[in-house]
Amino acid sequence: MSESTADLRDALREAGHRLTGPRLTVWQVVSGTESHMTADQIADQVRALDPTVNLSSIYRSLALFADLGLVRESNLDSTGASHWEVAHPDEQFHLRCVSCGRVFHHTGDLVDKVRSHLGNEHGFRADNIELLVTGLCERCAARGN
Amino acid sequence: MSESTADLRDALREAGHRLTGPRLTVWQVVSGTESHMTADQIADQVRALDPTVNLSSIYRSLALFADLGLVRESNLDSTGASHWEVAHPDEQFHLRCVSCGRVFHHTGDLVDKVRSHLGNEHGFRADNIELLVTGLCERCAARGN
DNA sequence: ATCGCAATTGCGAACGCCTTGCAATAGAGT
DNA sequence: ACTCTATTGCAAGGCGTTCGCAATTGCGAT
Repeated sequence: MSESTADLRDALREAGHRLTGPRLTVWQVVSGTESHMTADQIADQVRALDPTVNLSSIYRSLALFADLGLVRESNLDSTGASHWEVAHPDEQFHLRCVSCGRVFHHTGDLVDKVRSHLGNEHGFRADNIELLVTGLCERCAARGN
Repeated sequence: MSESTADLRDALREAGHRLTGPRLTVWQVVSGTESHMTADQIADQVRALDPTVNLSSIYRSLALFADLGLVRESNLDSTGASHWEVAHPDEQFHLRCVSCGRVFHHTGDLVDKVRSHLGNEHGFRADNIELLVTGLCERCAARGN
């Protein structure tokens, strides 16, 4: 519930876009969960709300939302499928368990540390920072892999 | 030139695999550069050395090398194409310039800090840590984007 | 040296994810 | 309501990667 329907309308209009049925539905689905989904997980949920929405429109909506900074795309694995989540500036830290496959979010000051370090010492103006860790989560480690 | 042909042979044999022509050529190409390449950049160079090597074999070799820990796969962008590089434990830090597209390596102690932090405070046994930063490199920033 | 056999290759077809071109549809300002 | 243009649905296509299978080849055993 981070951002309401009205906020979406405003964000779109401000950039010269329309609020349409498909966009609204996609937004409801993506903003209605705090974890990430692949495009077709999103598609499943979108179709549950409105079966007439086409897959292309889902992709186009996601791309647009990403352009507007409402949503973030990340490539967490090598399946070729992107993962999507609402853009929270401080949630750029992903832990993926190789055993159960779950992906955890993690908030920390590390991201900011990295940003200033790179800017000050290496002249690299960091825009987007993604920290992806794969390994064993606590539960799977306890179960012995 | 981190690892020689003989080392490759040993690594393969130890895991019950054969040293074959295609594998050797792929290894020469991948270990012969310090930056990363997509599969078809690798394929171009492999074919320059031996035009009979098939693309499938390149993919299979890369997957095997990754299994053996000789090589690392990363998904640096959303093109769907993976990038490959020799596995150096301390080279897990990628800077990608959104303007010129170049990818820089960066070695730092941050990766180890992250690892111990996660283990001690969150029970997450980190296996592989990838830090991917997109932004503007010094040169592109100086030129004004 | 040679043999034999499983591991590996080349080839083509297929797959999964995503994008695109185009005619039909539907927002939203007037 | 009307019009104009952005957006959609649809179907086809593109790209990176994987797979099945017959032919080949490395390599340990003979």
